Amino acid sequence: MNIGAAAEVTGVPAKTIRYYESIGLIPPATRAENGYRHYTGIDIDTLKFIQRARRLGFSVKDVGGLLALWQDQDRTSASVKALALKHISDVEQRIHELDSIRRTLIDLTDRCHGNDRPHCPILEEFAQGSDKGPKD
Amino acid sequence: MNIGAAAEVTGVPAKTIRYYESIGLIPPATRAENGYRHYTGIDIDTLKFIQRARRLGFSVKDVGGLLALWQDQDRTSASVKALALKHISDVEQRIHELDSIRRTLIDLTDRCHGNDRPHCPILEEFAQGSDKGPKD
DNA sequence: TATATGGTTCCAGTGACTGGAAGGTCAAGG
DNA sequence: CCTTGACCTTCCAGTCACTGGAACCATATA
Repeated sequence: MNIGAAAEVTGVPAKTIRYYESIGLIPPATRAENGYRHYTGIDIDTLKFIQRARRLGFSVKDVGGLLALWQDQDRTSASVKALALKHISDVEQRIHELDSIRRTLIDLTDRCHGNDRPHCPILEEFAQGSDKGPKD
Repeated sequence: MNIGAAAEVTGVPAKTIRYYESIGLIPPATRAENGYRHYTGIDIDTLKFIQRARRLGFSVKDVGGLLALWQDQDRTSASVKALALKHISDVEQRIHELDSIRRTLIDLTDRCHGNDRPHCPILEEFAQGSDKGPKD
């Protein structure tokens, strides 16, 4: 399989596959005589693994750790779970922040008439509002 | 006020103030005779405005738009509200994505024993799981 | 005078790609 | 045989919003 076909079956763009290789997330692909990268079974599985982990928001660095664990027969499920739990906690933290922002914005827009006149509580809040962050 | 003092009262780091100037988000600061940047009332208010808008997740580009609206006496509150509503919708979209990710991860970790043995449903899912994204 | 603490500029790095230029390779059609 | 188009290659630059650091200048104090 050339890189284009690999991209198609894994959902990882060709450019991104080359990028992953360049940063060492995946080993250098074997090359055909013409210099084209060549992908087979395990390469494809690895790219799919990466794609699924990335879609769940793991950083590329964490995906590297997950890949190492995946390939390590002596791993403990506890080590994998720890990584996942840490990630869940990060995701939840981010959700809380966004929800807090959301509530503040909704409060502000509710108070803005959204008409032809210049008066706007949103701008007023930005101009004179408290220095505290969004309400938690 | 020198840049350090301005940074302290606005909460925007000195480096970031210089950066905002370099990208044109704020006009070039006036300079003292020694070349130091000098900030007064309106500059400080502007930086505080920027800081509050940024904390609510507006992009620097959007903050530029908000600043322009703020300084435009003929603005309509509708134009401000439109920007805010668009941002709320983006935030909500991101929250949904993260929540979907969160639920998938929790499902996975619940099924992982997290013990000394290698068997782990999390890795199995990444290795053989569906190519669909996190469950919505 | 030495030091500490400001300020200045400019360059480089972050994360995770993505776009684009310039060029090599290959299969099919005229 | 030549061209066209679709693929592949490398490398450089840009994205976003900063942040770190080097090298240097200015000011106040012990």
